[in-house]
Amino acid sequence: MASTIYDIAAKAGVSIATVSRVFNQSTSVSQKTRNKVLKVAESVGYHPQAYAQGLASKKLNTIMAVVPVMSNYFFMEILGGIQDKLTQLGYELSIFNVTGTGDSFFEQVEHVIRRRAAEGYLFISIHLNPDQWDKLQKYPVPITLVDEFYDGFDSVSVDNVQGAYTATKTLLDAGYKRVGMISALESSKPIKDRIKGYRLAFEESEIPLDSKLIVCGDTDYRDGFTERGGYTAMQQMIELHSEVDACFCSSDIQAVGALKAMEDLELSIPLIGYDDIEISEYIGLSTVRQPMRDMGSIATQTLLDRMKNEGKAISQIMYSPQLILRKSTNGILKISQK
Amino acid sequence: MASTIYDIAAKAGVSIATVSRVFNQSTSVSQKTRNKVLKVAESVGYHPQAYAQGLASKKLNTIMAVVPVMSNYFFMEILGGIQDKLTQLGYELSIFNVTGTGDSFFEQVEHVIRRRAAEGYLFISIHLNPDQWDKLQKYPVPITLVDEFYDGFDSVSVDNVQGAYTATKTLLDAGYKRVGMISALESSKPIKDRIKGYRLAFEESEIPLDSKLIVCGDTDYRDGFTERGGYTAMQQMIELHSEVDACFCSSDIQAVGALKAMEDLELSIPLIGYDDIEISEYIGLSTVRQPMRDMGSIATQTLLDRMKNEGKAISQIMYSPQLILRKSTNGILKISQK
DNA sequence: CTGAAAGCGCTTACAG
DNA sequence: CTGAAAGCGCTTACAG
Repeated sequence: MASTIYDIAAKAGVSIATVSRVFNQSTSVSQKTRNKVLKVAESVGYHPQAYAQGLASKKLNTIMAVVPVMSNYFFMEILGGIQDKLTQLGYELSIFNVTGTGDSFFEQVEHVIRRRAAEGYLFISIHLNPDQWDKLQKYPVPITLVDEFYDGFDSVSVDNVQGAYTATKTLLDAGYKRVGMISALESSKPIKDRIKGYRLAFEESEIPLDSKLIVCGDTDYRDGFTERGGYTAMQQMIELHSEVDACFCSSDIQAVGALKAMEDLELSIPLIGYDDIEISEYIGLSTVRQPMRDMGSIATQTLLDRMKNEGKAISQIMYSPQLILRKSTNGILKISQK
Repeated sequence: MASTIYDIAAKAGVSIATVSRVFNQSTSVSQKTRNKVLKVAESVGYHPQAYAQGLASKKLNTIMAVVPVMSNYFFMEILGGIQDKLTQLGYELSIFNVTGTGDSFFEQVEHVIRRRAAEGYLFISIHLNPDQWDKLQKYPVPITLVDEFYDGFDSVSVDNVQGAYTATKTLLDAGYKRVGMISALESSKPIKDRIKGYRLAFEESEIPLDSKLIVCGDTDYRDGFTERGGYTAMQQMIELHSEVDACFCSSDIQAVGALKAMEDLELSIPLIGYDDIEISEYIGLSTVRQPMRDMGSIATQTLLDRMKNEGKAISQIMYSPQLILRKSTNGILKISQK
């Protein structure tokens, strides 16, 4: 059976308070006593239990990332950034995967907050409606938003409208008129914003927009942000609108599928993705870069700052995404210079 | 301030035991009382605190995944499989990222086990030496190993020797004699096994092996399992050994880099990767498939079974990896049929 | 169906 | 520097 602080105290001939102090780096323990305690503790493999410590001290040293889907490159990069920061600060990471849909989605989010299994929460790509955000605001719990923003919450996000605008405008400026867009689940907020940016580019260019050129794949798995989603979307776009002459794609992962579709259908048009996941550089995909790792790490820092100082001013950081041109838009520059 | 079971009990005019019962789905509470309690609880946003529940009931409903590096496609897929299974069973996932090296690596692993912040542990790609495994064995804690095995532990792994053997043998059988291997951090156990399989294929084919054809990239970041690692390895291989005529690569992610290196150096030789991550199908990469999602989900099931029944027989599952031929080895079949 | 009470394994003033 | 004791917020026999 696992031993407790009482066992250690008994075997070491001290009180439990002393054992506790040894493990809390409190200095007020004589070197001799400390060694004695450490020795017994080591002999039975003792270490204070996280939950009991949490209850008694109200310090958990844990922050929780709340994500809508696991196993997605975007989250993976963000989690990497979070983890880097956390490790260096001695915190632990819990991950809660919200699986519900509709009302139950919000219920799950609310539930996880209430359970208080962490001292702070990082909401990654959690998109709620205003009522729900307001409701969440009432809980006395530090939350910082990543890939989303709402008044009253600390947040770290990227300007999706601008990112999509820049990509589309670049294509338009290069002389392409029938620029398509591969979208994903349209109820997702980033997608809404990217569509907005796409439209805006047409408006500013005074080029008529054909809404039918916005297509999305045949799958809602992972909200459509999959290779398959991009493949079927591109397939559809080419088959239905053969006049499409360039394409903006909502994510790099979909772009991987779109590239394959073009290859299979023996067609090649300039393509710009979104995210700049690591492989993009290697497959020569032009894209709109989101600084995912940085976002994770900055958000974590923001959260910890908030935890330390409840009263501090709310910080809403919004990055401007950066367009990166590679092989998949070869020739673009040439044309745009004419 | 957050409210506790006492506040709810007081406001609802019942005892704390009753409040507790309401939240524990215990049936022995009258519908009327239950509603009353639920109403007050809802009005103040109350929900039992995870840590206090854990302490009192000794049930945490949490399992912890212990991983050496975050943000790696292999772990991501495995975590996805774990999450699927966990969600459907109502468990929560904690992730612990071991960052130490050498002795401190083991210390961290031991430490996390002792803290007992979870009821069961999933060790993903955690490779220790026999002494360390034996030491771990003494803790009365359910652990299941993924991508590793050791007597006395439940495990789910893939036969790396066989996978590498199959890939290499296929290349050799197709008539290639100077088959290179892109390796990664050589102290990693999967890499050792893959090198073993690679060598075995040469032996069986009675073709002399030139050890210099085993190269690894110039980076140890993520143990070398990166696009960059593959890129620099391939570059090196081509520059130093221009006679290389085919290549087995330790991971798909490195293969992405290797493919790029070939393109940049204007050379093309058959290439087989390892893992079969999702993009591989779309970029036409031949590979040795590891059923990552399944591994995660089966390991989780195994762990939960063990938690329910301490005495059950140890289960060591070892998958046989499957070779999948795609565009990156075009022509192989043709040759091998001659 | 409901309550009083002990206990889970710690931490932390308060004394000394 | 060290100990006795209260308390953290729950659960769970045990009674009734």
